[in-house]
Amino acid sequence: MSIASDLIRGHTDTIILARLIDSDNYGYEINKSIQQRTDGRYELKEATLYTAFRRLEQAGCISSYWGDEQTGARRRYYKITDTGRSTYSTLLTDWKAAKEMIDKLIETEDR
Amino acid sequence: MSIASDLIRGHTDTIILARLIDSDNYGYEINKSIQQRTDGRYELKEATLYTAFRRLEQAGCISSYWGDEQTGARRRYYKITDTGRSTYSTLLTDWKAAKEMIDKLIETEDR
DNA sequence: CAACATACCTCGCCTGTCAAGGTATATCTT
DNA sequence: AAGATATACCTTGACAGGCGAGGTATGTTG
Repeated sequence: MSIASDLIRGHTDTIILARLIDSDNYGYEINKSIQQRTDGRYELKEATLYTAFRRLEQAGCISSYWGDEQTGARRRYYKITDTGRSTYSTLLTDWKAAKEMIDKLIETEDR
Repeated sequence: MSIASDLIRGHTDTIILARLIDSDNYGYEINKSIQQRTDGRYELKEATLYTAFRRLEQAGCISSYWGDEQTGARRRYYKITDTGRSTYSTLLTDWKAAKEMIDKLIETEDR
């Protein structure tokens, strides 16, 4: 079991939304940027990535459109919606709260 | 969906092991101490709790024995093993790494 | 022309969570 | 005496997310 798999479970949506805040992007590139940000220590598995896109689009957090590349493989671009921005903001707040809570719960010392 | 459920998923084992580092304890009390530490904002669901005990015992991280209460409901106590302490230590390190990684991944700003 | 990189996708399994149900003992209230 | 509440344990079955393994198609590089 890799370090990250279970611990990052549940953050997939937040991670993807974060990558779309500044600009539209497509799946493959999003995953590359995730690898870069973690210096190669983490990447979303493709199945996880595309499952998350479907889920987020279903939830109205992102919309998608095909790029108009004249060459190379086709790309499906994703755009974050207002709902998505709002969701992202909530997820960020949740993460900050969860982080503190987890730290409290895995401490050994008595309070 | 509660704030914590999905985000804390994967930390259950760490949380339980942390509660057993200093002394043996039983399920009901462990869960109470979790509620206290989070000021009532979080608790493990019973099914999750007991599933985790089975999993941890199976993995050799804890052992269990029945308390000798003369009155009241019976209690099954859990004791952390050397394997458990070692696992806990690893999980703590993993958490610190994961925390940093997640922070990096859900940032909006470019680096 | 084979291998690799880019770029997308689906199916089916596995694992952890949890709602819902159960058992049993003791105390407190009416 | 009956009922509610707290303590304390447990199991079953459904559900959701992650992901291994497989697939398609295009373009580049050795």
